[in-house]
Amino acid sequence: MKIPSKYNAAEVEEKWYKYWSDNKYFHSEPDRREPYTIVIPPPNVTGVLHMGHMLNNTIQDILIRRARMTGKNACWVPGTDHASIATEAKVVSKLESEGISKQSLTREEFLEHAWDWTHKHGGIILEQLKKLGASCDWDRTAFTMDEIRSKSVIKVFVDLYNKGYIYRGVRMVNWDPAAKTALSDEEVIYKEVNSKLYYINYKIEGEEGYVTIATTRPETILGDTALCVNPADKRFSSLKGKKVLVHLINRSIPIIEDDYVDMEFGTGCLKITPAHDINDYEIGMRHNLPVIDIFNDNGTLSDKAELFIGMDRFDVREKIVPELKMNGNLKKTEEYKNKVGFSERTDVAIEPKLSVQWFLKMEDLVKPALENVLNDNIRFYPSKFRNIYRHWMSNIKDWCISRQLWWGHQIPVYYLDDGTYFCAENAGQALEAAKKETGKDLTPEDLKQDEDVLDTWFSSWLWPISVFDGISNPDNKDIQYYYPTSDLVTAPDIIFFWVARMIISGYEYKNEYPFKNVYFTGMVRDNLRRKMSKSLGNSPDPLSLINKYGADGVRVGMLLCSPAGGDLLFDESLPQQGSGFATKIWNAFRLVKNWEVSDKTEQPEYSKLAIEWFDNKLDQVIEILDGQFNQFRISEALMTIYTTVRDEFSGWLLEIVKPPYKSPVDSKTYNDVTELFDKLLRLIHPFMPFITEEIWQLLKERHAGESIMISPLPKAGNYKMELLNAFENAKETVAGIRTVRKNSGIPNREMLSMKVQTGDKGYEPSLEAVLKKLGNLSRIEKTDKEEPGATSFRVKSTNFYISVNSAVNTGEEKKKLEEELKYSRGFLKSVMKKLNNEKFVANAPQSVVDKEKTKQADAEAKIRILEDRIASMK
RNA sequence: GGGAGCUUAGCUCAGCUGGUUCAGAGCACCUGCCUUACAAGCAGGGGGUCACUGGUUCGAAUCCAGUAGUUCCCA
Repeated sequence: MKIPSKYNAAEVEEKWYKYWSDNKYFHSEPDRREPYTIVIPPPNVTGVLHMGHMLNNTIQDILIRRARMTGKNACWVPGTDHASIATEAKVVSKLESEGISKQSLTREEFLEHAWDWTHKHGGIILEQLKKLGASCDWDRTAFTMDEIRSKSVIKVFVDLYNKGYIYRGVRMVNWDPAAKTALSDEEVIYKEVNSKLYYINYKIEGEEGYVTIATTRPETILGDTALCVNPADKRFSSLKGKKVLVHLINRSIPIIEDDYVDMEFGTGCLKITPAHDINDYEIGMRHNLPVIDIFNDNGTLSDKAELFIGMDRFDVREKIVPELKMNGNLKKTEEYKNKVGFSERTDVAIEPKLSVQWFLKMEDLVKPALENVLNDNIRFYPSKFRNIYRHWMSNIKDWCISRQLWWGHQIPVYYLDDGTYFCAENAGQALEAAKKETGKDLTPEDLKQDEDVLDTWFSSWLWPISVFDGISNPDNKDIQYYYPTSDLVTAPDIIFFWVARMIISGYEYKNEYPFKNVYFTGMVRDNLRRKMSKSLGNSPDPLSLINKYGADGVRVGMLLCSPAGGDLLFDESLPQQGSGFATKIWNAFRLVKNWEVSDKTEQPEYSKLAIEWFDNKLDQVIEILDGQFNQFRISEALMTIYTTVRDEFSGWLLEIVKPPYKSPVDSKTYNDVTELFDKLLRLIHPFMPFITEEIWQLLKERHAGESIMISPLPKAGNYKMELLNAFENAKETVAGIRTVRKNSGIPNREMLSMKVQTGDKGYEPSLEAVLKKLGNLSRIEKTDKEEPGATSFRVKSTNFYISVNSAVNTGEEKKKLEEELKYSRGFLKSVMKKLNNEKFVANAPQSVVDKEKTKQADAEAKIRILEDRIASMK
């Protein structure tokens, strides 16, 4: 068999992904095994794969592949969400580019366009995930607006309505004038902006004189219905009961008093615009002020404003300020920094607006969701997110779930002309209810369904249940088997949008948590710590990264520097390192596979020793990996794999068993090494699925339908710690020999002889064969005296001497020895300080005291040999 | 304004129940080496007052308090 010298990632990846799919290895059906379930955080149909998805899905794939190999029935459910606002915005702008306005279409026509768009673009991101190697059960792909999911959403709405959790109310909401819809609090992003504080005089009615107020929003003046001062503010006590005139329109409004006003801020006098500020609204309610809504839905002024009708709110600000100035009513302006809310989706300034919306009452629903996170029934990794979660859940507000859009689940509420309404799963049921209630013989035409749709999160919060059809068919075998799911992997920025709400719905509809563990990934940023964004152009294209470095390389790269919850500073050197690692594994494989194997050769002692050692080492590594996975320390686990392959396997095992030049390897060694390689590949597989499959298939004869991805993950066995420690001493000895060679300019191929002056630790006679092989030593001799003419190094308390042909530089040697001695004496001193401290001996646990005593003995032994050595050199 | 977190090597971060001279890893850097799997490699090396101040303790990077800086969340 010819092994290509270069690993061809693209070819290999395509081949094996197809093989896995064709063999249905990703597919899961309920059976007797323990289930292991992950539901994907559904990416949005408008999206294409970005770096965050790559990280997130790499981690999910690692978890699911590992679970599958440990014998669990692993099921990873993929899917997408319909992203109401984002998709509608995309479709609207696409139509606009074709000269079609949304207003010119009926709802049905518009939805047809939206579905076309979804069918065309919706699957792209899932196809991209395949390139990454994602082992999702594609047969279970779900979409938040497909039939099952839609039915679930509507059913849940009706259920919650009937339970009294859903209500309709006039509230001040976050209005997005670009998307012309209300947003939930979570969809508003507050940014600090440089604005101005305008000091404006209001004329007091019926007398000379002015009151000065400060505002950042002069354009709302036309909606003012009062001025307000703090009742404790003596500066304004004379104004009590008086009225002032609103500029330009001369409407008379009262001066009222309320504790809310901060006497320190501005002038201590506040203008009140109840329709356009949440605090003003509340003050208005307290004082029975009229509410004048001066804005249209798109952010222009309405006829209620009386002036500037139809002009945009920001243009009005530009316009009204000079007018005030002209009238002498603008006292001054100040630069001012304040926080303004912006729409997450359209990035326009949010307008607080009073409107009729649907709300979900949260107070009772959150109780089990909060409790079960605080008591660790659901665990967050890293755990700091528990605090954030608790804080949010304890201060939760009702959830505004209606959106003034067409793309989404239309609210299942049906109105009669007189405004009475009926909530039902469909028009037919609503009609029945209406007939019964009114006693009239109504027809379908008498009922009109609510125009609005539901918040997208109102469908994704059911995801872990609805992907298994657990809302409409709560007894089906899938939901019974797969729910609750095992782990959720997601970004921390949607902890409230999504994670918290899934937990809420989980307890409401399954009376059980939706997932046991939540792993929060870091945020992918560039190496300057900036968020990856389209506008900055600092986000690499994931697919071209995969083309360049291979999916395995990119997966490793994503993980290399991504601690849970910490930011990942992405740089192309990371996937590059990943692909370098793949090359390393490939070369190790080439080395082994290209050996000529002989049945006639005996297994050398060094090979036997090295194989036994690595076998033990691997058991230790497996134990470490298990611990790291249990704590979701996935990038640490990768690092464990990385160093095991590079240092232990390639650097030590293969270097030891490598047969001499032009000689064959004995078959025993070959078979053992192949077995160990096989084991190692299976440990690597979850991280690097493609290259491990390729090598695994080539390593030995495999049967059709076999695959590393369904082979068992090696389990940790007992390992001999003494052997591992002895081997570490041997490694140190080899390093010592290499250093001597380097310092004396002796090439590796030149054989040396070494003498050992055995101390009580540091020399491993049983591993002599290994020392000889790696040190290229002709012989190892024991001695019990100093070797003044030789250069030396020490491992623990053993002196090793190597005779170098050239004269030993005694000065150098002595200097080195004295440094070692100084260090050892310092060490001993610190140990003795503890041991001489009566309180330490009395208070510290016996094991700690014993350890210190061992350290003392070791240090004393080492000091002794160093002193002897130095003395011998005089 | 309220809350949470963070501060350890040039960079990114580990360091778990206080206990090895504990000060670590990866990357970066420096010095050798094209050693017949791998120069995308190998063999070595340098580098930190664990933010600061105080406290608890036989013992503190680790626990406590305060200070400074910083990030995130919420309003």
